[in-house]
Amino acid sequence: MKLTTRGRYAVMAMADLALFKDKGPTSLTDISLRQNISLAYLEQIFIKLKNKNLVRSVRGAKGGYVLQNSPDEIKISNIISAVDEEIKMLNCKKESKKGCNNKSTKCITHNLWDQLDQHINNFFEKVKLEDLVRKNQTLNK
Amino acid sequence: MKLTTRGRYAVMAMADLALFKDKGPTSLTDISLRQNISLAYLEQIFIKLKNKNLVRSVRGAKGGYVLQNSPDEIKISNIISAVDEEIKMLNCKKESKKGCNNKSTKCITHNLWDQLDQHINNFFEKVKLEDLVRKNQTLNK
DNA sequence: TTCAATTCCTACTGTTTTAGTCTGAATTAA
DNA sequence: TTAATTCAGACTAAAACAGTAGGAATTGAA
Ligand code: SF4
Ligand code: SF4
Repeated sequence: MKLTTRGRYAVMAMADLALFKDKGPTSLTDISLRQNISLAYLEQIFIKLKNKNLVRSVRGAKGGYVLQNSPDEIKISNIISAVDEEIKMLNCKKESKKGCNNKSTKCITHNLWDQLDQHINNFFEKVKLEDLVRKNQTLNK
Repeated sequence: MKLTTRGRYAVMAMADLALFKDKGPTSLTDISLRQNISLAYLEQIFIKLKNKNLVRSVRGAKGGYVLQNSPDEIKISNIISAVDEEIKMLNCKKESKKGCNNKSTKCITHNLWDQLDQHINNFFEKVKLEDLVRKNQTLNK
């Protein structure tokens, strides 16, 4: 797994976007102020979100970003994997060096990490942006 | 959350211990060879496991480590939290600086991280060392 | 009694990752 | 024309990670 502030900020920012989605493009400046996240950092993050087609940009004054899809179609997993890369437990040894590689059999804990991985991914797959915006609501399903 | 090689190694080593638990104390040298983990690193890890009373040590020649409890009583969560410290999603901003602190209301994503946290912890709570040793078995419950 | 195998303890270190910052360009509404 | 904005990429300080290194203490066995 991998979950850093970038991922958290991305989710916060996307939620913010969802909240104000009827008011035209939302500028990063606004998000920066509302969510208390550095503007420059947000810019970095939004480039990635844009590349993954989660948002659409409107350049120039009065510009900003707009969600590509409606909040109930955007999975949290999409957001996080867009900015944080791999959501994998099984990095173990980066292939090359020691570890599972030379031994042909998987080590005894392999299944464990694999299942945890699925577990976490399932979680993020189930939760949609919409669920965050519909506040006070329990995310349990 | 927090899961590093230390945590993984710890689980592997404990599983190894469980496998050979009937053969008296298991030395770290043995584990090192079988699991392909640096001896010095294992030592570091086992100090922690010992401090958390997960294993008992036998010093001197023919010494080694022994599980404190039977494998079906040892939760994976115990092992990981013993060596990796906090298993928390909600580190956000280390209290002091920007973030949730000054705002009295929780930010919109708070629940999300909180629930993920519980989700992961539940997972590790349910799986016991025993489950790893009983190989090829599915961990799903 | 000696020695080799072991745990114990603590400090150190190289590398990678994280969490940003900084600079400057391109675009466009007003 | 200008101010607000996105776009792009290089840079960096600090922290975390993944181990090493060196030596002391203990003890079973030769
Ligand atoms: S076999 Fe073990 S070391 Fe290899 S990928 Fe699986 S868990 Fe990681
Ligand atoms: S309110 Fe937001 S910033 Fe504060 S702890 Fe919760 S998730 Fe983190």
